Order: sequence, then structure tokens, then C-alpha cells
Amino acid sequence: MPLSIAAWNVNSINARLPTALEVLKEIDADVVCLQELKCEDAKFPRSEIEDLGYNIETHGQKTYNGVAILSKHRIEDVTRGLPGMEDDPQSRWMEAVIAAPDAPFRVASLYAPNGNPVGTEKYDYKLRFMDALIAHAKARLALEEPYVIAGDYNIIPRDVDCHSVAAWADDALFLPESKNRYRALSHLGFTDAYMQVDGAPHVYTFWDYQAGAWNKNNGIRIDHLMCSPQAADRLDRVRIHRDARGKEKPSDHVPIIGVFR
DNA sequence: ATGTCGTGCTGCGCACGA
Repeated sequence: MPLSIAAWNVNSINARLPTALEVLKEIDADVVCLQELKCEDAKFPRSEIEDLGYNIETHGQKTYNGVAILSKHRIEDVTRGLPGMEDDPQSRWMEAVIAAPDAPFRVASLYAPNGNPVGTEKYDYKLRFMDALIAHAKARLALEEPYVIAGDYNIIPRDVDCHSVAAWADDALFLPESKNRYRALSHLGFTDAYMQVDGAPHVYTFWDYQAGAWNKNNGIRIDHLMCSPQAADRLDRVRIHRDARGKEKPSDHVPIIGVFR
């Protein structure tokens, strides 16, 4: 029985709840990792999302950040906060085991730091967070489990993952130090699901609200599903739900969905 | 060069983050 796993930066679950419910119905994934909830756990719209058939675990925060894992299967072994970043007050990481019918599947919902402006504490924090993620991911690989780190990495991996290299050249999302963190995950043995099954250039998951970026297709690919070997071996296809960006009151990100055999 | 969102309070306009 296939298992579909989605990542979606919703940019406030409450500001666009009707649109978000519509998008969730359209993608109809078994597991959805949400980012940028921008609400505390008590303000998460539980009943509306439970009505779509989901179990819900959240790691919320007022105003900023916040991640969740939704699953049509039972959710087990939930952990909140990235190991190695115990003093970090920002809610950017949670993990759980999905009790899928065939075999358990571990998922993480990630909202990596943006890191701009470069040369400030924000950029240092981005790199420090990514280093902790790499160390944790390495430890997870030793378990030899199907495991997906799903979310907003705030890293543009390749030149062709943006519309214009010149526009992003000095941005925290594009600098070599950032790309090297993504590459370090690859070198450990993680596979970018999109790269495994497609990899076509100029396919994006984010379009800024500003300057008509959506109409000009001036986007970037920063939302990724990084798969352990045991997950990558089962990966069948990937879909980027581009239509979500054209809706009323859209998030600036669209969902990416991986289907695992 | 600018552009737009969402949040919350120093609160009905602003600062901040993206």
C-alpha cells in the first residue's frame, strides 16, 4: 500500500484556513508536514483538520515558525525540537513515526532558518541549525529506517532551482555555505526526492508575494523531501502542487508530495 | 529601486520576519 508524504509551508494556518483545507483535500496525502503555522498549539484549528481524516501533532509558536505533522495513520514516538539545539526557543523541528500499514515510516517536519541578512547573527544561526540537523540526520541513518526529512530548507540547491542566479547570488538561501549544508546531507546518503524522480530545471516551490513574482514565474525550489536510502528505494513519484499558488489568499509556498511504494 | 504578506502590541500604525 503506497504512502504519500507531503511538505508544505502554509505561512499561517489560521490566516488562510479555507484555502489550506482546500489544498489539503486536493493533495490528499497520507502524511503532511506543515511549516510556519504561526500559532500556538492551543490555536491550531484541530477539528477542521481532523474532519479531513487526520491525526495531528503540533509544535507551535506564537507569531513565528511552528511545525506540525498530520497523518491518516497513527502517529507514534513524537519528539519536538532538534537534538543539539536544545536551548533554541524557535519551533522549527519535530519528528514522529507513522504507523503505516506495511511498515513504520519516520518523518521529520523541518522549517530551517532563512538566514538573511547575511553577516548577522541570523546567518550564523542558519548555519549552526543546519550543522545540528546534519549531525542528527547522520545518527538517524544508522537506524537504517525509511525516513524522510520534509520541509522548508531555505536552500536553493542548484543554479537552475531559481529564475535568476544574479538575483539570488548574495542571498543566504544561495550562498556556498548554505548549499554545502544541503550537499552534506546528500553525501551522508540522503536523496532529494525531486532529484531522484525528475530533477527538471526551473521547477519551483516558492514565489515571493512581491513584485509579481508568481506572474513572472520568478520562483525558487527550497522545499525538499530528503530521503534515507530505505525511503529512497521505495520512492515512486513526486508531485509539486503548483496550482496552490494561484488560489485566493495563497501561501507563498506550494506543497511537494512524494509517493512511496 | 520598489513592489507584499502575516503577526502582535509600544495597538488602529508600526516593527519585525520572510
